[in-house]
Amino acid sequence: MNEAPVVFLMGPTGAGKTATVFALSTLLPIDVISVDAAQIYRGLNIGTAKPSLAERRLVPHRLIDIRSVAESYSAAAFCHDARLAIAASIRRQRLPVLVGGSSFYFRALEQGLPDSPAADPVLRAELLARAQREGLPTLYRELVRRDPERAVHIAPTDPQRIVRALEIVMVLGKVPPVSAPGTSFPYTVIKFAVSPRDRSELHERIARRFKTMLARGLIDEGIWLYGQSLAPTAPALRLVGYRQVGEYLRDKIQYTDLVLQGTAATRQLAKRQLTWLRNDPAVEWLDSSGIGSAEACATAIQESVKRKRDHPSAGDRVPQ
RNA sequence: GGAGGGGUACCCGAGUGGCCAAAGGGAUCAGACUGUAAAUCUGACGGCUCUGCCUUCGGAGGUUCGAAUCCUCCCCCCUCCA
Repeated sequence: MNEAPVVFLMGPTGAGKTATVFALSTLLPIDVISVDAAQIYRGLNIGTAKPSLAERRLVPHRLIDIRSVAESYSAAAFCHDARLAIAASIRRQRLPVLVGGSSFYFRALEQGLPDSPAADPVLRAELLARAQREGLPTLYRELVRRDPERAVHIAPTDPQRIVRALEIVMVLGKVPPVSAPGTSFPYTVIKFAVSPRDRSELHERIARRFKTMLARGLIDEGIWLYGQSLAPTAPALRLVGYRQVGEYLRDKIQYTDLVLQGTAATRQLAKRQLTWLRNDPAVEWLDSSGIGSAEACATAIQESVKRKRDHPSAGDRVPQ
């Protein structure tokens, strides 16, 4: 069984993960594996804060630009892709560093996902249409009838989860097993969360960053994106920033509101990401505020990795 | 100077005598999260020694058993007329 170390570098959006990873790349031979549900999209560069091509030549990056904006991705697809990338990286004698803010992907990778059927776009569209026609409560009642155990954990107001749960029952033709065994993750995971100590500093960075994105041409990217005549359900259309640009392009909101709402949406995303991270007792927190913090964070990571390598005692293993 | 409209909790905004600590939305905070996750959803949101009490609806007085709501004066904002 392979016990090679794998680094998870997590943190809210705008916290300074990218800077840390590039600082780390000067200390260790790393491969970056992106854990980011937005950076998978080709053509969305500015708004996703994707590392530039030059940066990616400097340090190898995986799982970036692997989908067109018309496609959707999934936690399961990510797990598959990430496992391949990790294995390849280890074969090359490099340290895989999984960097990103998609906490659900991180967890799916580490803890495994139940063996449920893949998304069925046609069925989903039908269910969504039914929700429109008959109302969400009707769908929820159906879920309660067909998979009561699952329904307990889903809010009657949560269309996305109700649809998915019904989708599973319908595709399977029966209730799925309560908890399918997730595949184990055969590596020593070393987890870090990068974030400024103060929330207000994170908020300031986010505000600055969104303005910078606009200055760099976020709206042009939006024009391109909305010119692709995508299905209205395409996940790329719902990404933070792009969604607000869409409202702006359709004259729903003015420029000042675009700035306000885009920034607010980013803050809210960061907040949700922090909720995930706080829930994980295994993460080592690194303060990314101030000048030189990226280097300091990188050094801390390097030392932590060295410690785990030298003393891979059972107590150091992440209990899962 | 004259006529009218308006000042409500962090912001927008409803409320025109009791059912009002005050609808709704936004922001914020906290949380959930089993193949859309940068998604989707939930809760809190004046204060407290919290099944009750205290302070709030521009300010000060007044009417009333009772006022964000009625009256008086004052301050500020907007529109129109001069």
